[in-house]
Amino acid sequence: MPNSPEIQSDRRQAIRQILELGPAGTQQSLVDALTSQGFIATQSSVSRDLKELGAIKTAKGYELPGPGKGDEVAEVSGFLREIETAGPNLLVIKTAIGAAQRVALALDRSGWPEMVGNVGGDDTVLVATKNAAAQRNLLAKIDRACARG
Amino acid sequence: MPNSPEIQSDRRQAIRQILELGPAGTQQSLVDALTSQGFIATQSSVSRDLKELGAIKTAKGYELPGPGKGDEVAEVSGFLREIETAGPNLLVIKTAIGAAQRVALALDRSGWPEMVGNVGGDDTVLVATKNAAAQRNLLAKIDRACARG
DNA sequence: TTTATATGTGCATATTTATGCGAGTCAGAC
DNA sequence: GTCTGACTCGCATAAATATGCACATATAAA
Repeated sequence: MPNSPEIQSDRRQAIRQILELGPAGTQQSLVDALTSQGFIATQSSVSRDLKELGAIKTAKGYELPGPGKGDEVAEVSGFLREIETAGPNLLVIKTAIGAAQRVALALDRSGWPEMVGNVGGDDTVLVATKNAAAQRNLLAKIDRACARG
Repeated sequence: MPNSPEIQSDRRQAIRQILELGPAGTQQSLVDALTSQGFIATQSSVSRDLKELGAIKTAKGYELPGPGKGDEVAEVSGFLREIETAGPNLLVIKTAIGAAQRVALALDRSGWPEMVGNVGGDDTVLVATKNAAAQRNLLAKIDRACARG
């Protein structure tokens, strides 16, 4: 019963847009909003999507961490050179010479949960990820951060 | 069965300290942490305390909005002169001459939920609050912001 | 193609969180 | 003293959220 991966990505994008308009009080309200846009999803999926998107729950409801979270990474995006995977648990990030430490620190501060930990050398950062899915997501988040930086 | 108001305030301070060490996964874990410090409280109270403190729930658990939230207010704290209540729904803030607009804007951006809205004049800001409780809390938050600023 | 592996989903439910209500405490008015 | 009103709290439970599981589909390998 799974949708194509594309649908999932579109749905998450839609959630992002909805949350940009204002906080969502409950997950059910998001389900309704999605439905009215033609996306079929249950509360279960929304719960998973929100975790994936890194949404936070405030007194007003669910919000995306406004510019601020993940921006640490955006700030160092200029130092990034190349990113490769090495198995499902390792991401290898090549950076400008001498910038690896700084990039590693920024990643630490980002608070991204799919990252178990990382080590920065001189021009290389090794990032440990929980599994392949986490690895993909982390890669996507770094990409988005670069788009902002 | 109510504790002295002082206990409540101490307990919330304790929660703040606990959260500074790291996120709390669930409210129950906070209850346990409090208990080990000598504070007796139930999940109900913790739920209320967290709302009061403006805590947010991230993928990692409950956290206090790190410096960033409320800092807009801290930045303008130097312009504040005097704060008075006027009934349960109105807070009157006297500011330096000409600074009221800026203070009003900072309050808007703070995102504090107990504030319904506000209007800035020249040296006075009127802040509408939901009720007396919200009014008190808002006053306390402004005080804390000033302590930081 | 067939087979094996991985992934996304909903359902049902476990877990977690929020809240209506009544009881207990305090402060001030009388 | 009693009364009143404002407040906090715990209990019980409602409401909301997270997740184990089974299955359907996609993807990769043979």
